[in-house]
Amino acid sequence: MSYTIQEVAKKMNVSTYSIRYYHDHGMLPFVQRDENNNRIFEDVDLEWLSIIICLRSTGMPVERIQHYLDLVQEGEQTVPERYEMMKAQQKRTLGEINDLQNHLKTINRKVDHYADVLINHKVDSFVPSNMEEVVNHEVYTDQP
Amino acid sequence: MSYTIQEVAKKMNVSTYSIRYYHDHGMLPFVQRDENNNRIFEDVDLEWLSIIICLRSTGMPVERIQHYLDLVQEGEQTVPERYEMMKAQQKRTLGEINDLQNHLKTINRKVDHYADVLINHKVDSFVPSNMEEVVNHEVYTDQP
DNA sequence: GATTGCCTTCAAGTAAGACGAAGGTGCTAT
DNA sequence: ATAGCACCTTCGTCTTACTTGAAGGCAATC
Repeated sequence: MSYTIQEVAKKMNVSTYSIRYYHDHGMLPFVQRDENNNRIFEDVDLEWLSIIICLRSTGMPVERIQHYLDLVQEGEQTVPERYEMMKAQQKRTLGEINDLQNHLKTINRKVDHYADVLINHKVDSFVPSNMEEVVNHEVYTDQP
Repeated sequence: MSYTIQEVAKKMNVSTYSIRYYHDHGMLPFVQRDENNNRIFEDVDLEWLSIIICLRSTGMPVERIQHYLDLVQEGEQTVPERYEMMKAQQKRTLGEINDLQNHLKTINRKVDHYADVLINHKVDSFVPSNMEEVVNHEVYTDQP
């Protein structure tokens, strides 16, 4: 089964720009061209791309991904380094999920607060337990 | 209590460059200067900064954050728009956490696979259930 | 009084794309 | 058959959110 760049972009949910960028930077080493110089993608390329997307989405810089993919191609003696890379990435990602969950709590509180303001139509009445806005050079107490 | 830019950077775990960037772009409207033109930060500025960090970390573009902070300063009649912004951000963040958790599963599998290879010292023996590497133009079956 | 260390501004550099222009190919529709 | 359309290509510029470097001011300290 082979795909055009557009089909791959849709299937993998990335832009054609990104795919060309990865290819141009040597991260899709098996992509072929047809007689009109168009890129043609096979399933193996989709697998490589999905690894790239996974690592990029979890914050690995392109340069590191290139290095990782080089290691994969060098064979089994590079497994120790690959193992360390993936452990580091695992740690990074756990940390980022944790950070995001904390930030989400802050956002949830904002949403709840605004919903409260909207429901109670508190246009001029200040209720201490919900005052958390920083408005016009005045700071009100932040909710816990 | 007042702080130098360096102290704020350490306390909030961002670079001084970022803080100056946010200040220069109008996102820290209450920051004062001392007699030598150095920025001095009060607790209110730390609160603004923490909101900025929260929104940036969850993927809101600087331009949107500026708009949000403008709304905050415009007062209570902007609460409906702020509510919508925070709900959108909430949704975005939930989606990103979900994506990251999926990517994490892929990474976990890699880690487990490499650990397995290292423990079993499988230098030349291929075990079908664990073949997932793309090496030297050959594709082995991906693990589920 | 020179060094160290913090701060400043302003300009330029970076990463990872996003995008526009100019042009080639192939399909279809008149 | 030729015009339009929908793809694809390369190349080059633009964007975002910083990051870094250069050049220099003020304060303490050796």
